[in-house]
Amino acid sequence: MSSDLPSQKVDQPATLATTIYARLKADILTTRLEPGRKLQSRFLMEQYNVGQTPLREALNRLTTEEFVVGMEQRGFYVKEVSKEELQELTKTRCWVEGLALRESMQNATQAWEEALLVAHHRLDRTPRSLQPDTFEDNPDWEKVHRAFHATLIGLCGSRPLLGFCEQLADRLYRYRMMSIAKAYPARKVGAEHSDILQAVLARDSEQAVRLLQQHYRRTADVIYSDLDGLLA
Amino acid sequence: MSSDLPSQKVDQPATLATTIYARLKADILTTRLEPGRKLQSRFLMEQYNVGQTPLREALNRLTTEEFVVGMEQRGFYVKEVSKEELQELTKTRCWVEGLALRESMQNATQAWEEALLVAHHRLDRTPRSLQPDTFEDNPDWEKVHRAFHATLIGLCGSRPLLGFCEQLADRLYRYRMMSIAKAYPARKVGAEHSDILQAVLARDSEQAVRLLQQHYRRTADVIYSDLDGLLA
DNA sequence: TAAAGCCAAAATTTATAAATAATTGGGCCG
DNA sequence: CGGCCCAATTATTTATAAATTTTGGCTTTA
Repeated sequence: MSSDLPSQKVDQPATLATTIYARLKADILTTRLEPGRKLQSRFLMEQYNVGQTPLREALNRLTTEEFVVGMEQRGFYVKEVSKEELQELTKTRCWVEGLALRESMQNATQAWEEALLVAHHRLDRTPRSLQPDTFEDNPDWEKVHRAFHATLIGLCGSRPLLGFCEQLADRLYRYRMMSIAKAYPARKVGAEHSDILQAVLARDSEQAVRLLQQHYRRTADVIYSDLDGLLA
Repeated sequence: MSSDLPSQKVDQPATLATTIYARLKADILTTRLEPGRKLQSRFLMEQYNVGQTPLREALNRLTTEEFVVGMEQRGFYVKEVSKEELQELTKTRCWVEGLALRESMQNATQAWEEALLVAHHRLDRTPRSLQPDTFEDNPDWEKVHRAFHATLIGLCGSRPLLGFCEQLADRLYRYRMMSIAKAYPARKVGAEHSDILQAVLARDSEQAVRLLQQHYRRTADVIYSDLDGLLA
């Protein structure tokens, strides 16, 4: 199974620092804490009900992951977004996941193909929005979406590379969240996932990689044009 | 110039947490703090003369970079080494830097070629060991060595990718430090760097990438065989 | 009058220290 | 062998102190 891929620490009791780290990260990625916002310790301490020690530990962890920028002696800020970064992240993801998918397919096993099929089926079944007309984020969708993409590259044979891909996915997730409400009606993302699955099952690496990269590029293009309005 | 590539924060005053972070990282990478060692707070506080706040902040940063492993409720340990990780890191570095070098060469400029030439010249001039017969680490060598490799991929156009490469270099550096004294007389690493430079200047991407990957693979092979004795 | 420079007060971040809580691991005893 | 208690360590809170940045007003100068 691949259900234990994303988080290594399964049954660890979790310290407060780890808990607050996860909450902060989630709030940043969903832009509940908007890009560029100052993260004042007093505000966060009462907002999340923690002491300064676990709070600062969480902020320091987020700093090395670049979700938070720490200005020495001047406190912490939520990392800014920019069109340039969106492009760089997307380009990098296309390169690296292209590579990882190729390797993954080279190591393909029957169990992996079956897991991928299941992951895709779950994705296909989960509605993107909780309401058909207006967009209301369905938190389950992101989970199964991530699982599908993680399974794709999961057999590449490099944990460091998988970790890097996960980080790229996180950083790009925030950009997606910024424009999703607007882009929701336009995009037909389900077909793209199906096409990728078909290519993988047909063992056509070149095609699979091309489709995966196209998928990421299209997503970025939609966000890119939206970003004009959002950054104004 | 490319002299400001590695560290973004040039003139920041640096907090204690940042200072202790850098010292700990250096001590772990050079194996002055050996793999697997328990990092007790009391010991570190007196060893480095800092309070627990900046210390824990530093440890938390190192945790997200995987130089330190944090067992929840059970303190921190220096990340272990293993032959498997050495192989994974090397494989990943070959993939990713191969990709980055190809991109870099596609974006090649005259200034870049000249910077590379200079970087190689400096590397060529700097002795590996302070003494000709026995090995005594020359700290300058690692600096110029890193600069040469960083310049090679510096034009790839992706800061996230460069950051990832830097992290891989850090993590592999520790393995090199473990076996360098033994491997010193055997290896003729100077020629390999020259060959890479030649291929780049000849604009032969395929050859340059192949030589770079061979360079990393050979290094790993030497360490790999040494590691039997070192892990026993 | 406006702009620039300067100084002191206020706010904030950073660091220390000490006390408390929580958890682990080992040893003892039944 | 299992359960319980104790010692050691880690995690967290709280309070406080030190250092630094920010703010706002004041003066000086163009």
